[in-house]
Amino acid sequence: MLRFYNTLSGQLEEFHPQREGEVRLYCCGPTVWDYAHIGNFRTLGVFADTLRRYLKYKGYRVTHVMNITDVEDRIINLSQKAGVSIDEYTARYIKAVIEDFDALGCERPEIVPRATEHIAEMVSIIQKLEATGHAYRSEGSIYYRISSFPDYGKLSKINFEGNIAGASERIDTDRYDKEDARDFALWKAAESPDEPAWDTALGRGRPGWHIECSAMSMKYLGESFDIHAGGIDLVFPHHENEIAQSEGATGVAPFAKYWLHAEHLKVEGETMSKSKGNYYTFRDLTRQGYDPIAVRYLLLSVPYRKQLNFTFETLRGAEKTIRSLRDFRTRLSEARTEPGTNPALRAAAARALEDFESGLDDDLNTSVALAAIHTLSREVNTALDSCELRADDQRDILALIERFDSVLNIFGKHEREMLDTEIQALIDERQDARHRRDFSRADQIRDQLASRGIILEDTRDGVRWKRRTMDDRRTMDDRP
RNA sequence: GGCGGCGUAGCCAAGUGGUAAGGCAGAGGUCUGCAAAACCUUUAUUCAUCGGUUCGAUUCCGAUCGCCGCCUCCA
Repeated sequence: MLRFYNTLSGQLEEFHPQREGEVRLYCCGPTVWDYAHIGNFRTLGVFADTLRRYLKYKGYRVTHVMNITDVEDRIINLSQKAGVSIDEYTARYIKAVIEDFDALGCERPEIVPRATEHIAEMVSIIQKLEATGHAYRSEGSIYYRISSFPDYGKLSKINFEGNIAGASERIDTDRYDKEDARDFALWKAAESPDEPAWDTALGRGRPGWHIECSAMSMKYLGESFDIHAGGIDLVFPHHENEIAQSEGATGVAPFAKYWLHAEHLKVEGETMSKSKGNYYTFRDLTRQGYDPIAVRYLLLSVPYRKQLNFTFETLRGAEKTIRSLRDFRTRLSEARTEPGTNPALRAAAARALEDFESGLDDDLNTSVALAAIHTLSREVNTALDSCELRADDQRDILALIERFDSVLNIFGKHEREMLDTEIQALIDERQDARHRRDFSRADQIRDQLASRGIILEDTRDGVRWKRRTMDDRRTMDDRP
């Protein structure tokens, strides 16, 4: 039974979608003002992807919407500074974030709407809010009247009395006039003719930050859908405001039934920030030669509701780990087996499946799921070593790995690359040399291939080759 | 000031009221002509500290110390 921790109730709950067999999922996506950092990729990348993949694994039909925030104050400032339109400014970051998702092995959501293409939907919601008394105008801008929505605070459990006292110096810094400091902007009137703005029934201006998610989620998923996910920092005020806007406009509750929030990433034990010099984009890592799937593995290694401490030592460890898992699958697939079944391995596979599923069923505990795979790998390796693997086990366990990987996507496609004939000829020549006990020639060829990125392994069943990874390269470079 | 999370071996960490998953590193071994490869074994009498509840706590409660986050636009 699949269970999620629901921020709305503060409890672990059994998951039951509103419509049988179908899940409607909304995840708050990136704000495209710069290249996304690895923390972004933890929440809106790997966490959201694991969620959608596991729902599909469980047999649900999933409609996953991830918005792209391509208009907000920072984007406007930066694009004006750069002297380009916001579309021109955001284009490269939108392209980059999609490429990065692909490289990280994330499936693309079914729908990836952009805020700037949904202004009309936002206007329509704001008009409904005005009509129902949830919104008011002030100096051309429109604000949400929080006092009109008694449920305000139900998601974040925020206590305004206790808050105002200590945090008062941070309130009222907004340059707009509001009835109440807590009220937030739905629509910001354009102040100058050259700033990006839309001419709408509300006047000339641009949307507030929160309204876009209400507009895009309800447009594609309906007024009440199953899961709304995002980073933990979005709980307040963003998601709280989405609820107020959406439920205020439609009168339908709940806006979303389950609210899932992913914890943040730390780097070397500290908050990631540009000033600390520990701020990394995904591209920073791949440019240094790290395997994108190692980044994925690292982000999967800790359950989403726990803070994850990113370190380079762990990233290097993740590279070794995925390489050994991939080697394991290759070895398994290439093993020569006798027909039949080994009951011990059959049991091991069944146990792995059970552990994998019960781990993920428990609020997506990816640590437990990964451990199940490592344990299976060890058991199978031992059997391979003593020639106790049988053909049925081989077939079933390879299929099981495919099944696991439909959720985790760390093994990748299983395709044996063909070597070009010249390299194959060298490998053959080296084998001949070894049989002749001409080891100096054999080692010469081995070095020659190594310099071309091909690593050889002599095993009982013959020679195996693989491509050298960046990790090997670093290790070899470190060597005196 | 209000609210929330965390502190488990060198590192990343899972987890449970009954006596500690997994990965990396380290150590030992197997295989190999050799091997940097590959694989196996092994590594916490102990879960920040101090009290309490309990037959029994790392797991529940309280206090203390430390770290992280949210409190109006940051994943």
